[in-house]
Amino acid sequence: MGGGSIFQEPVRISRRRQVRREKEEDEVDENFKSPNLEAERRRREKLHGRLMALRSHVPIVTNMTKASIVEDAITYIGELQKNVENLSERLHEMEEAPCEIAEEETDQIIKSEHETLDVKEEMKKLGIEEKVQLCKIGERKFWLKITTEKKAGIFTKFMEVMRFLGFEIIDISLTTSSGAILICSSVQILQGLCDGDSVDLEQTKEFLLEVMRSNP
Amino acid sequence: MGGGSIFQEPVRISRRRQVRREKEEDEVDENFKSPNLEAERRRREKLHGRLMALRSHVPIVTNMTKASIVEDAITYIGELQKNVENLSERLHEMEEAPCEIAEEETDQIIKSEHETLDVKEEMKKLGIEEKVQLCKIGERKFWLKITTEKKAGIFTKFMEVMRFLGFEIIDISLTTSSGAILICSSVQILQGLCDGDSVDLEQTKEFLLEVMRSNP
DNA sequence: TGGAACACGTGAGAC
DNA sequence: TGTCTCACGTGTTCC
Repeated sequence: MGGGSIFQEPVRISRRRQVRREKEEDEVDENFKSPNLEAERRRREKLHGRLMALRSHVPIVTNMTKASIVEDAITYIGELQKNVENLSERLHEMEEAPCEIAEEETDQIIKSEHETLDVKEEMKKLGIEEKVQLCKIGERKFWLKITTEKKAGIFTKFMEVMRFLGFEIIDISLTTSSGAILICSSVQILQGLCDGDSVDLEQTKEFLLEVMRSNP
Repeated sequence: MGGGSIFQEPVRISRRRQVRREKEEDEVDENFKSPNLEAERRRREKLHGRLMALRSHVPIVTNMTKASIVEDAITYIGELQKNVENLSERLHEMEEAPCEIAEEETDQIIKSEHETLDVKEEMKKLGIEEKVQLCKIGERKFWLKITTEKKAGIFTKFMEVMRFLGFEIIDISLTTSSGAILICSSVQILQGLCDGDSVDLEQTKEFLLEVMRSNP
């Protein structure tokens, strides 16, 4: 802001004040005394160096001033922390629902709507317990998650059922782990079948659950 | 680490040196002069406050000393940057190959082997161009990626082919986007079919490509 | 005791 | 002009 916006060069001109000796006894003796002069010098250099190092680690620098360096470092740390938090959260989301796929600009809406459901908590205890989750994420789009027992041909059966129900599959993800299957999918009702009030979510869920439970 | 390991309290005792006036002309006049005394005081307080704020933003603090605060901040920023980089990388990996699933301890190996391939670059320009990528990621496990044109029933056909080839599907992900389909999958050869020298990668790739190209 | 770290007041340069 | 920031040397306090 003000003047001296750059670090002054350490002038190091020994400008030791020359004041003549006096005959006082409480007077501040200034002939030449330096108990810790050089130590202090080293300390200052050290701090200066650290500050420059800090500055070099911070991408944006508003001012060369000491306080500004520290201030910028603080804001940068804040940004980094926020970044880590966001990335970490997104990573967890992806680990728990790997079928999240960018498609249109409605992506953000989809995500936030997912958040409002208690999907994440439920997902953690995905034992062998059979479960079907279905929620609307767009005009004709739905998000679907099925956990069930690992059975031969169950995926083919799932595909058949989706075709029967008139769902077009936008994206789908299947994962098997220790005898269980997890299916995540975004689906879309075929245009001809869209009759205003759309699908009965509960009914469809029950149907899917029943099909998954039935033995081949 | 030595003495004064805590910031001294600003004592503010006006210990203005009382030196009697002299009759010299170049002498440093020390009656009481303070052109910018208070401004300097404010500046120091400011820096002090910033440093304390910086300290409060850094979780681990080895020492209360000024230089240490800055030093710790630097190392912390380094950690955060590394963290962001790692998370970002992992996130991109997941976005590009969402079928990565924790199953055994071989997970790390799978990841690194994926990296050695030029999968990532190729994935970015996934036009409509048909492509099949297949690589071995374990004793009996393979990683598979197919990009092709969006055609009705192609996914069912894919499932049939995999069954025909004797591949058990561990996890699979399908994504559609503007007329194209992307399939990522980890598959495993059924135990009975594992005959030492395993599968011919090139041959299987060609076969898959041909099937994908053929019209239904 | 001596080394380390601090706050202080000051002169000087930059704008 | 004044105001800002800097480096400097010092006294002091804490281990």
